[in-house]
This record gives sequence, C-alpha cells and structure tokens, in this order.
Amino acid sequence: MTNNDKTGLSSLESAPNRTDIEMPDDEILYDLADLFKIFADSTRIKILYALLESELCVCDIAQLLGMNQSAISHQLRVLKQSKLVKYRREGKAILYSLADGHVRAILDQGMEHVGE
Amino acid sequence: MTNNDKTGLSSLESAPNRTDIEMPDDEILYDLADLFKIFADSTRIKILYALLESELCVCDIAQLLGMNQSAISHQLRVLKQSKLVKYRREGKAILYSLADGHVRAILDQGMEHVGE
DNA sequence: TAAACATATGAACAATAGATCATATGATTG
DNA sequence: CAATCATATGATCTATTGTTCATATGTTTA
Repeated sequence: MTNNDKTGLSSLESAPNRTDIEMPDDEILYDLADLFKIFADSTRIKILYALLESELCVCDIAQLLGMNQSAISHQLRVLKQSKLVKYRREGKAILYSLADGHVRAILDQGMEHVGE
Repeated sequence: MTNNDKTGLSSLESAPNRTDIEMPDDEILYDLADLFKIFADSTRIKILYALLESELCVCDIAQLLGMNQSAISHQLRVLKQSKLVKYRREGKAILYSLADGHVRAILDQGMEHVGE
C-alpha cells in the first residue's frame, strides 16, 4: 500500500515493502493449519499423550480423562481421520494406538516452546 | 469401567485397562494446546512464513496476503501475545519479526507430517 | 438368540474465533 | 498544527467446534 512502484527502478527509498516472499502453496498451508488444529485441543492432546505410552481402548481413555465415552469417541474419529492414530478390534473392544512417530515429534517440539 | 480391581492382584485377565499412564500436568497440556491453536489458522501460518524470510511491516503483510490491515493487525496481536513475534517501531511503520527459532522448528515439524 | 457390553453416530446447543467495519491512537510531514 | 499515513482496537456477525444426550451398530456370552 506504500510503495507504488510502477517502474521497478525506484525501490530503494523505504527499507521494508517486500513483495518477493517465497511461500509454500496455499493448499499446503491449509493442510498444515489443519494438522495443527488437531493438536489445538487439550482433550485430543491428552488422548495422544496416553497413546504415547500404551495401546488403549475407548473406555480406558474415557476413564483416564474423566470424560464420557461419546466425547472420546468423537475425538478419536478426528484423530483417525487425520491418520494420527490407528486401531484394531480385540473382542468387543477397539484398541487405539499412534499411527507413527510424527505425533511424538510434534508434541515434543511444542513442549520445547511451552517450556517443560 | 471394565476392570474393577480392588485388590490389585487380579489384573492379568484383560490385556488393556491401564490406569497408570504418566501424563504432564493439566496446566501444561492446556498451554500446549494453546500454542498449537496459534498455528491452527492459515492466516497466522502465512504471516509466520513471511516473517521467516524477512522483517515486515503490517501493510506489507496485508498486501502480501491480500487481506485488509485490520485482520492482519488482529492476528499479529495474537502472535505477539504468545511471544512468537516481536516488533519495533521504524518511523510510522511497525516492523514485525520472529521472536525465536521455535517457530521454524514447529512449522518444519508439521510440514514433515503434511508431506512437503 | 436375548441380554450385556463396547463403540459409533447424529442432533442440538453453547462457546470460541476470524473477518469486517468503523473509529481511535500515534507518528510524520508540509 | 492540520493533514496524512500506519497501526491498533472495539463491536458485530458468521462459522466452526467440542460436549452431551439419545440411539444405533456390532460383538460376545449366557
């Protein structure tokens, strides 16, 4: 809004005003924001931390977090849609676990900024 | 809800049902979720990516993202409240920059899961 | 196969958040 | 010091999201 440079020759007057910033594609940035959205809820974070230690069924997670089964189930759906957790059936229970190591890496990285 | 183990002796019947999961304090988990909330919006992600390359004033960011000044200003407030960006005055402009290296680390970590 | 258990799902509701508009604050310049 | 430029802020509106309740689906067992 400041530098109406039509000639391309007069761009040294004011220090700022860069328009040549390199940035990933919009679609990728949306995906990235969506990924962080998953981690942006304390219930989901707690679920992920729990699964960091052990494969768990829905009712155990619910008990551990002191929340009702439905809430946990809804959040697990979000987590599996984003491929952060996987699951397998064991009798009537369904056991959830982390899909890969990225979860731990992302949580650790965040913790580093939060500070312990 | 499944394993009503009152004696502590009969816990080998069913594989799951762990109640001894180690987890960071609630307050820390909330802070962590709050941190990820900051990254959970594509506008803020774009601002951070821009600042990754250069110190920028508000109007340049607005122009770069094709958004109005007020929206950017509101988001910059969020970013500075969470100590992810810092700023200094230069004449009438206010120049924003990243507060530390954590931003890049967190973005990179997220990108690794999004895949490129 | 009926009852009990485990999980999933849909609707409804309250709370939160991002964008816009209007306006206020603050700095520069003629 | 009035006008202009740059940024910040408050109010409003809309959209999104997390939880709960009720219920459906699916599995085991008596």
